[in-house]
Parts: sequence; C-alpha cells; structure tokens
Amino acid sequence: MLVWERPEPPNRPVPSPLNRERIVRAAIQLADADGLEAVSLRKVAAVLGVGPMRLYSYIASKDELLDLMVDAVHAEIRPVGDGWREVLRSLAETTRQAAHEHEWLADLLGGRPRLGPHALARGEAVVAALGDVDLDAIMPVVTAVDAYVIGAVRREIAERRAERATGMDEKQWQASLGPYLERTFATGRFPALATVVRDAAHLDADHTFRIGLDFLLDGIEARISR
Amino acid sequence: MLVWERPEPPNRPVPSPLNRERIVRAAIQLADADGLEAVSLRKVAAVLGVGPMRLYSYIASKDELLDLMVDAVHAEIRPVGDGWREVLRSLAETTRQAAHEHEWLADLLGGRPRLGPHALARGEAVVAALGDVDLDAIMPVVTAVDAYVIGAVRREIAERRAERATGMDEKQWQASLGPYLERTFATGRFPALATVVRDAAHLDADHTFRIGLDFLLDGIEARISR
DNA sequence: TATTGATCGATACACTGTATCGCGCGATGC
DNA sequence: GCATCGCGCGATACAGTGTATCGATCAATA
Repeated sequence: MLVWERPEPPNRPVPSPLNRERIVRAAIQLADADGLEAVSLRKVAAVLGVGPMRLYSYIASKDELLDLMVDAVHAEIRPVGDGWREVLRSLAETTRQAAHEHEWLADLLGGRPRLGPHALARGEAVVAALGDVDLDAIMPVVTAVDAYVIGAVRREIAERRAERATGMDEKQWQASLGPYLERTFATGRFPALATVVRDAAHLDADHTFRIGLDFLLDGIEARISR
Repeated sequence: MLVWERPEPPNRPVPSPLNRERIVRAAIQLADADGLEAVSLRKVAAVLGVGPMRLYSYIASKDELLDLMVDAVHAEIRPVGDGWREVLRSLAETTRQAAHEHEWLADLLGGRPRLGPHALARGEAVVAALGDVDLDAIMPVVTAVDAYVIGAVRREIAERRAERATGMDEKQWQASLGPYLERTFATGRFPALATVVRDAAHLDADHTFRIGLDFLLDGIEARISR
C-alpha cells in the first residue's frame, strides 16, 4: 500500500502517564459498577486508553491486581474508639461498611493473605489501639474477629445478591424463595428447620451482624479479663 | 468424499448413562486434584467421555454445578454431640474438616445461599440437636457460628496455599515471607504490629481455630443461659 | 412406510489471561 | 549530524473459557 493511501498513525494521545494507583482505581471503578467479573485486564486497559499488555509493566498477573484492589480498600478501614471492645467493634463495622460500598470485596476477603501496606497499616492501627490487651492475646483475638467479619459479610452479600437476582425488592425474593422452601418443608423432611424458619423471629442484616459480633466480643471479654 | 473412503461413524461407546450425581462426582474429583480453576465444563465432560454441551441437559450453568458440588459436600457435614455447645463445636469442626479434604470449598463457602437438600439436611440436623435452645435464639446462634467458620476456614486455607506456593514446607515460607515482613517492619512504620509478630506467641492453625471458636461459644453461652 | 418431533452435540462466538516478538523510537557512538 | 544499537512497547497470537445456535439423527407416531 502506498504512503498516500496509508493513514497516518494516530497522533498518539499523550501517552497516558500510568501508575499502579490509576490502574487500581480504574479496576475498582469497574468492579463497583458491574461486579468483579466485569474486571478484565482488557476492560481496565480500555478505561485507561491503553493496550492490555501495558498493564503488565505494573503488575505480574491479574491476581496481583486483585490484591492491589483489596489493599486499596483497606486504606478506608481504620477502627477508632476507646478500649479494646470499641476498637474491635469499629474494626468489624468499618470492614462491613467497606464491603457494602464495594460488594466485590466479599468475593476477595479472606481469599489471600493481606500483606499490602494499607492492610498492614490497618493491622498496626488495630494492634496499637489494643494496648490494654495482653500481648499474647492480641493475635488470636484479632484473628477471630477478622474471621467472623469475613464470613458474616460474605453471607450477607451473597444473600443480598440472591435477592437482587430474582427481582429487585424483597417482595419478589420472598415470592420466589418462599414457595421453594414451603414446598420443600411440605415434604416433612425438615420439621425442626421448618419450625424455626416459619415461627421464629427474623432479624434483619444489621441485627444479625451485630448479635453475632456481640457473642464473639462477650466471649473475648470473658477470657481477656480473666 | 465417497462412501468408501469415509470412515464409519465410530460405534458409539454405550452412551454414557449420565446423571447429576456422576457429573458432580467428576467435578469434585477434578477440584480435589487440581483446585477449582481446574474445573471447566469441558474437562468435566471429558472425564465422563461426553461432549461439553451434554452437561447442559443436567445443569443450566456452571454456577449451578458449583452449587451442586457444595451441596454434595454438605452431605458429609453432620454435627453430633450432646447439648448445644457440643453440637455447635462439632458443626464447626466437621465443616473445617470438609474444607481440609476439599480445599476448593473455601473458595465457595458463603459465596451463595445454601438451599440444596444436603445443606438443608445439615441445617435440620443442627436445629434438631439444638432443642435446648430458645427458638428465637437458634437462627442468630447458628448464623454466627457459620459466619465464623466460613471466615476462619477461608483464612486458613488461603495461608496454607500461600505457604505451598513459595516452596513446599514451612521453611521456604518463612524464608520468603519472613524477610519481607522483616524489611517492612524495619521501616518503623508498624511498631506495634512488629512487636506482636516478633514477640508474641504464635499459635498453629488448629489452636487458632479452636480459640476463636471458644470465644464465640463462650459468648453464646453467656447470652443463652440468661 | 412416511412424517413428525424431540434430542443431542458439533460448531461457532465472544471473551478471557498472558507469551511472544517485530517494529519503532530514543539513546549512544563515531 | 548521522548511523547504529538496544530496548520497551504493544499488536498479534494462543490456548482456553462458558454457552447459544441449529443442523443432523434417531425414535415415535400417523
């Protein structure tokens, strides 16, 4: 093809000044909008106006990008309060809140060791605020609270998604799950479970989370102050 | 191409009698051997000597297959014991054990509502064994224990994998993580955390799990018998 | 026996993460 | 100032994914 009919190379848009922060922000933006499965290296690169391979100068794999996303969110998690109990409660609540703002976090929490700077800074803040706790008790206590929060948040987000999947509101959800459970319970194979689901009081997500957390904190208190 | 040179259609291997159970078993076998990312519909189908599309007569999507896998494992989880405390402890321990036998379970636990027959049967067994607990307290209590177990197991498996990834044994792990943490702590940005990691007692996975579980059960006991 | 209907699975599609490697550009040496 | 070198970038390629489509095939029916 002759020069004349060959188009000039597009005058490169000022080569996007890239860095990990911009990449991670783009990825988080995609995940916030459309969930974790909307995060592909191609889409992230597209948001940044860049070819996919460009990202590999900054990360070695997609998993690393996910690690960076999780660590970035940990920058928002800073427990506050006086005394170990308030600190741990705050740790749990702020983590849960972060997962509400970034539902994809539920998919990632607990999936890989958190060794990034922001996660470590969070750990530092927690440990520093736990000065009134015996040194050897700190790790088990924080680990236990972390475990509870990870599991509780996962369950909560999973349920929320399932609700949303059937229709938009709780009505549709009950209209679709209710009948299934009703039919299943009608078989008589789960009498005790049926009684609980049908007759026991139902708590909303907030209360459920807090009650479980109270159980745990009560138990910790009993052993700590012993 | 003339008939003469065209090969006869292979005399069909007795069309594999398929059913969900066989499909799920094949998928679990793959996942046990090489992790969840080794489970693709093509590979599952190959194990069964069948085309990939054949599976869609039995499941509507891959997610459904994963749901079936999780439910199948729940058949193994049957808490035993006398009194609510033993039952809940057994529930936690057997779930953890199942995750040790099927590490991929850690990736799935808590990710979707568990409404399958085996999961419900597990729920029935738990609730039935909790006859000594107030009806309205059962859901919150079981939910809390479930949350703790999900989070604790995820953390534990994640750490185990990270260890395995660096080398095979704990030596290599410490040789690779240790220096990183050492260098990071050397910056002086995480003094409290550094003290805990360096000076506090370190518990193994079993103890960590049990201590957290004890915290929780103690807290539950305090509120239940009130 | 001819026709219909359902069923099965090969093929195709859009998309993924990432290895490869030729091109083009900036820096270096003459 | 010019030629050469080296290197980094990113287009292309590859192997794999989940699943929609739809033609061929076979059993059941008229």
